[in-house]
Amino acid sequence: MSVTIKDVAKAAGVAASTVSRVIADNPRISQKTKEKVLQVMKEMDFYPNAIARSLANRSTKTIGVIMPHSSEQVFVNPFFTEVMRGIGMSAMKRGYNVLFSTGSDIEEEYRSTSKLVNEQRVDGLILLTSRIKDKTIDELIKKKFPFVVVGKHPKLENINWVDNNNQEAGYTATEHLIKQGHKSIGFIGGEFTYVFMGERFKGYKKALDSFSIEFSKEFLALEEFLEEGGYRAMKKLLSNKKRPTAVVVADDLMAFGVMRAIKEEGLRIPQDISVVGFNDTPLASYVDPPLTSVEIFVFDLGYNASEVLINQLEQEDDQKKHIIVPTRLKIRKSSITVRRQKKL
Amino acid sequence: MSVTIKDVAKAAGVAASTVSRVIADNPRISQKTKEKVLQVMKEMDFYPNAIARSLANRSTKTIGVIMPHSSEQVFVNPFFTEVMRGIGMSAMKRGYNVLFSTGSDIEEEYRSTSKLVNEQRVDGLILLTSRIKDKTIDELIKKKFPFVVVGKHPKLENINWVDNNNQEAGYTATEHLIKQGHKSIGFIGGEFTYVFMGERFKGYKKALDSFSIEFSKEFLALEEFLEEGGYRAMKKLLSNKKRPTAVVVADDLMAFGVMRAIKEEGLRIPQDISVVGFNDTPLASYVDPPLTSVEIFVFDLGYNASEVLINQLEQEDDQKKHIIVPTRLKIRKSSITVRRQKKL
DNA sequence: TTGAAAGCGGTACCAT
DNA sequence: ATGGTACCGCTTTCAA
Repeated sequence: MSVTIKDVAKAAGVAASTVSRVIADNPRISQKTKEKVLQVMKEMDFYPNAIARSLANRSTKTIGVIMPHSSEQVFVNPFFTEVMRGIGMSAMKRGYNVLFSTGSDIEEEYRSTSKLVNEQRVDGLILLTSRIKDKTIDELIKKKFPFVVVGKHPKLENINWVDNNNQEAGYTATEHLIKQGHKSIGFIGGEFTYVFMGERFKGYKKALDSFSIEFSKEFLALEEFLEEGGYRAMKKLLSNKKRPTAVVVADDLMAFGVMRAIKEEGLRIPQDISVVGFNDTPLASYVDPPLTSVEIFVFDLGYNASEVLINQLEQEDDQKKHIIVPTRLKIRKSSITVRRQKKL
Repeated sequence: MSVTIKDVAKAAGVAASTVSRVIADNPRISQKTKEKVLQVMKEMDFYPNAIARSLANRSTKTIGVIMPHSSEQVFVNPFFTEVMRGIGMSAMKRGYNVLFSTGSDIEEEYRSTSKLVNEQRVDGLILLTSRIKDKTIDELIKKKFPFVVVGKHPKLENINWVDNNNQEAGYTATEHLIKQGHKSIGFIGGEFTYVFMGERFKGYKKALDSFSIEFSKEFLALEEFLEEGGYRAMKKLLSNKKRPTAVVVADDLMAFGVMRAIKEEGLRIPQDISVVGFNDTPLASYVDPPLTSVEIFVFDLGYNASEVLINQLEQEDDQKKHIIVPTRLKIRKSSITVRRQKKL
């Protein structure tokens, strides 16, 4: 069908291997032949067939991204979009392609991942989940297949991962509220099967500890990972005899629900109840009042994951890398009760 | 490295071609040999190498998705996530892989697309943009490379596309406001280089026409495709001597900005100014008041795009397909000024 | 520096 | 029904 290396060879009056050397920019070739071959390639509109190269090189120059099934948190926020942008940028820069794969449930997810690996369609994998999915990960470890997880994982030492320091982030968010004078601080989040969830909670508790504030179970509410869940969780906290004066909400979307519940109760934010969210969703700065949130730099998570993986693929460096992407608390009106309000 | 077809052939005491037939589930083979070979395959943990198959078959079983560079609208909403889910589901069902590719600007986008095509890494392409990017599309047409566009395109008849009927959607949204008694209806949107933008506007005008309402340029404001743009656009409309009593906003994110501007002016939604948005972003139902919006079923756009493309790849049916995914107006408080308010 | 030839891991046609 | 073999398009070793 299309022009092959042989066609070019014939037209240029050289052997196929010579053309191949030109493609690979092999130094053991005369400048003259090189130019002639390049010339012919241009004329004939030749491009090397990626599949054939992959077969000969035993390398696909492709990394796979496993996107969790839709019930996962990843789908709600712009997380997926951003992480893909990050992965895409790194991969493109390094000359890699990105193959993406899903499954409608955890079993299908496992099967499609195995397929990519077994059929050798990709050189390495990025797993977009901090959820405990032992089956897939165990299998990859067993097969010594290169991969990196976005999010931390219990087996952390033996695998590559890229993550925020969620515990620190939880600490910072809580500390901020404490410094605003709060002593009754609630925590609202989703299930702890998400590793980052538990981490954020740990940071919250640690901050309370540091300032000698006692943690009360009444101030904890875990619900579904959506606006609605945040709404329900806050309703629950508001029904307590003792209400918190501030809440740390482990996700912006939930925080929006939290704010709705607070307003519905006729309370003001931040005067009656202050709110801090996580992830710094684009909308966080536009809700009323603008929501203080921990920015997690999702693009960087993706970018770094891809870099770690590709480095691993290209060097025979077998050491597992762990990268922590720093977070930043973006302070907005929803949590400011002391001075300096004018500045915002 | 890993087990090949020859290893299996040897172990099973048959020829490689026989093993190949078993893989392809070729009928011209005895049940007995088939079973034995399958048995050996299991034992040896054999999986056919996808790259080798691709080379021999001249088919990658992979479709490429070209994601526009980040400045595009697609990145803002959960659009990208949803469309990828749709594409992924269809592709998986049909046994195809999805390769995704970007570029940080239009030129890089063009180059990376050409690369996928020229190096024959994919069998077909899905373009996620209704923007007028003639260079890429012209090239694909010239090369007769199979592709489908999500979103409509000026050259509509000669290419495959999947889209909503944005004109109809614009009509419906506007008609709804007219039926609520409005006569002064504004239109807020982004640049008309987005085809869907112009279409929504056309629908808006058509609805005004149908009800003999004159269109006034004063009621039109085009701004950047973000919350901030919506805010600015609404501020502009509010500064008119004659203010609209309702606005059609061509995107939810912009609509959020519009709502902010209205509230800031001390006006009420929907009593003073009603608002209708587009895309039905997850957050639309949670803002205050809940935003009426046109649901566009992004998952279906992606799913159908993939189906159209794969159908085209598998049959030699060269006829161009155009699929219209229906929209639905989700009426919420932001636009209801007559009766039945209690129901919401 | 260049060419010939043997792979890479399958597929498919031609025999038998 | 099965085996032998010539590709698919490129890479790489070995010789010259």
